[in-house]
Amino acid sequence: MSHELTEQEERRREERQHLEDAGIQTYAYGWDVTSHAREILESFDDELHQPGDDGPAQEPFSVSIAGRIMSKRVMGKAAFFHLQDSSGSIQVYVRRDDLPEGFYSQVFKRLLDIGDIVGVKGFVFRTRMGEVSVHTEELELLTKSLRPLPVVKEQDGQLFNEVTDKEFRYRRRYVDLIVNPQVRDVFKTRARMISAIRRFLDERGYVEVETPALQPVYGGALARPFTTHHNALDMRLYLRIADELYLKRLIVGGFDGVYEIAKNFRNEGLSRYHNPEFTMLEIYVAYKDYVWMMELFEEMIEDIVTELHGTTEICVGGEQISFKRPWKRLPLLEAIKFYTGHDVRGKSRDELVSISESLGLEIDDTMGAGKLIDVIFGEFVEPKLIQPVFITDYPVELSPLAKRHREIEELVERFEVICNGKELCNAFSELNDPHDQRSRFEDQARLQEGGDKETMQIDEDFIRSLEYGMPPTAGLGMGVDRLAMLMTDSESIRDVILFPLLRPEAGGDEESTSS
RNA sequence: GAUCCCGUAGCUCAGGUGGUAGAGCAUCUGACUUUUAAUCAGAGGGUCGCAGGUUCGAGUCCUGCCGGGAUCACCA
Repeated sequence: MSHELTEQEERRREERQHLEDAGIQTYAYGWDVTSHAREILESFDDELHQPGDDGPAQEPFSVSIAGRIMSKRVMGKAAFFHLQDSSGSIQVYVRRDDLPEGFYSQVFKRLLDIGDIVGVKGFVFRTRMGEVSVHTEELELLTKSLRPLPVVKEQDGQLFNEVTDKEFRYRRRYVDLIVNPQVRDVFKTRARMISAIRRFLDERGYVEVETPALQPVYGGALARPFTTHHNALDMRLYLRIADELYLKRLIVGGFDGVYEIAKNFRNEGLSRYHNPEFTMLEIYVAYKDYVWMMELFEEMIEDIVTELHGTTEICVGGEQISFKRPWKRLPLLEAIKFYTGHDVRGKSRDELVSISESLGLEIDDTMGAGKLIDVIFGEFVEPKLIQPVFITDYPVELSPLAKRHREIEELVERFEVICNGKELCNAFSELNDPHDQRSRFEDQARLQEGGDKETMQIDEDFIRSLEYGMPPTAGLGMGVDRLAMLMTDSESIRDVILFPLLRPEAGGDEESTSS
């Protein structure tokens, strides 16, 4: 990664040399941080802390802070800069005569730049302009920055020269995080959300487990996998597309409830809703069915929303969404009837084709009856479902791992929660009849022979585990990134993934790629 | 994979119908001991994403490629 240095980069390398020649460390070993910007601003008290005209404050407010210089305003023998730390930013006041001889004019003014990381010791005061600031008594360079940082200015909450270029922000997320501090809040919210999920499930006694990401047989979802190879065993392996079949083996093994928050990998296109690696929560609970799972899920989400936002109602994409329990439940076929006027219940494939055509859908010969229903739903119903709603009971051929509906032959006991027009989770009463499971897998194999690339492989070991006997089980999978998008009102999945996949930068190495 | 939009200085952007590039901030020099998008005076910085083509002449028009975004397809 070499590039021709710009004028400013040359300049900073020279500054670093000058600093080192003067015996000043450019990469220090630490700094004793006692305070953070936000907490200083919050706890400053004019009565107690503000120094008088001719003497110290009643109770001097001494702090030691560290962070990055984000602006610098030199006015002769005094200067101001803003220092940004993990909590926010605070103004620092520097006077020539407070610092060691020569430091101000030779080092601070000439050799310290926006982007450098410094430590400051001093006392807090309020300037004539009314801004709470730190009056420097000691200043030390902690890390020299060799590349110029984009300079974002702000007045009255209005930003100037804000870095908005998506490509720049995703490729250099570290810079994005520096110059767009609200981005850090998104990822803090995501972290708190995941903690809340764990707490909710741990409290109920479910065991967090880890299952293989490298799998000899992929399964648990309909998707194309990434393929890799293990050298020592000379063996083809797939990166997991789901952890479902392993988690159910654990239910066979006697756990009452297990869950995993795992990265899944799917070799598919990218979009604002899809990243090839993404995070999924899967939960399996023994002796329960999908009706019970609906209650668990809505309770969990209501809990999380309340914890993150202090309310069950949040604004997403300009829509007010309420996660207050209970959520509406609507069978899939009724939803289609309500939104399209067509009753597709018990219709043959030919009848469904003509309904689809009358609705203006493009269809092809490979689509079965279940697929057609799925397409109609995705096109005419899903986008209209803004408030969280359970859509229940799906065609059997779309759900090779779900148990048949106890009353309706052609359906399975499955639900999805749709929220803001997108699927949030997928759950079913798990299929635990090994014979039925084998025939569902065989149906999938036939689809594969028909050219469908997103089918399930027959997992013999999984069937074997079912033959030992899996108790009735409810299972659920949820896109963690999708929930993070809702919780942070983000319109792209790339805004809730720190390092989303992008093509390599132009001018990169010529690494060979096989496809 | 398809369609549309975008790619000009470190950053944000301007560059009617083609005449080899501009602004603000950042950077550099100087002034200024409570400023705040600090200010004032001066200076430097660009193979206009890459490669071809049309033209006397291309940032500008055409083609291809690279990268990004949005929509679609597939899915979570």
